[in-house]
Amino acid sequence: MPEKTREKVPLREVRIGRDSPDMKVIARLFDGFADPTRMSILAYLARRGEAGVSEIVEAVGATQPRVSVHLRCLAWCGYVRGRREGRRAYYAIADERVLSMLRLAEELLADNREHVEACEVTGEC
Amino acid sequence: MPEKTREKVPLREVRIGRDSPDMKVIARLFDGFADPTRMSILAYLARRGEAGVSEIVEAVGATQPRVSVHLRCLAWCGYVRGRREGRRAYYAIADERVLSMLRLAEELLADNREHVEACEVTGEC
DNA sequence: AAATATTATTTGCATAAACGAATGTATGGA
DNA sequence: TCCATACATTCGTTTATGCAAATAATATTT
Repeated sequence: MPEKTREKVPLREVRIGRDSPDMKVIARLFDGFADPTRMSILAYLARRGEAGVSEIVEAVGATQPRVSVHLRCLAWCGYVRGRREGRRAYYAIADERVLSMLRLAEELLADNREHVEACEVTGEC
Repeated sequence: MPEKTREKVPLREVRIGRDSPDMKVIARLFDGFADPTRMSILAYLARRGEAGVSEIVEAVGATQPRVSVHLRCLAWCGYVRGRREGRRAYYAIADERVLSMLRLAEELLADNREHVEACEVTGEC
């Protein structure tokens, strides 16, 4: 079916299977994007380029400790990077491929947003 | 920071915030990829092009009902498509952008796999 | 040094999602 | 029609993960 965009088959060298470490880590990677709070942080940073924690907290609408925890995870995984200046901390997207992820999600959603909204995993699709 | 790949800022038209429907649905989209079983299904289909449920069950290593449920969700959301032939059902990736997702994940993981493995959300990064 | 502001960490809890097991449905052959 | 095969659905349980609240740490200001 992908006859035109045959760039290359993804995950060709990877061990398939629910218990495979490869599959687990990939699933985990996507988990980083699979939360409204983290997604809000990423979307906000994608626009602003760089932002202090207070701004992020306000934009995201979560408590400050919660944002701080999410930022730590995002930074640890290499999605964002932090910088300290005095008593303030600034964060920004650290990897362009994160932006590509967001773009791809946006495109995918343009077509079947209603479906994704209704279904997904829990209960009845 | 993304100075060269300034294709366009993603999610520009979208409402940011933890409670925003936009953020929720995007997070949900990524949730579709954030499970080892579903990821195994997708990776397997990415290689084979099309496969019957029995094959998938064997490759994934989950119970048949579990695979069936996951396939239903993946199909509902437009990631895979199903075809019926007699008493057998065949599935395949339905959207090339799903393959792009897998490729992107693979690339991102090539750099900071260790970090993603260690951290991510739960407990201490 | 004391007080304040800003960010980080820890804890307990409630919810959500994945799983196995049992069951249901439909198709094809005897 | 009756049985076997292949896939789908439902249910109860367990795990895991996001959250709020409380607390701690670090850095500026007075």
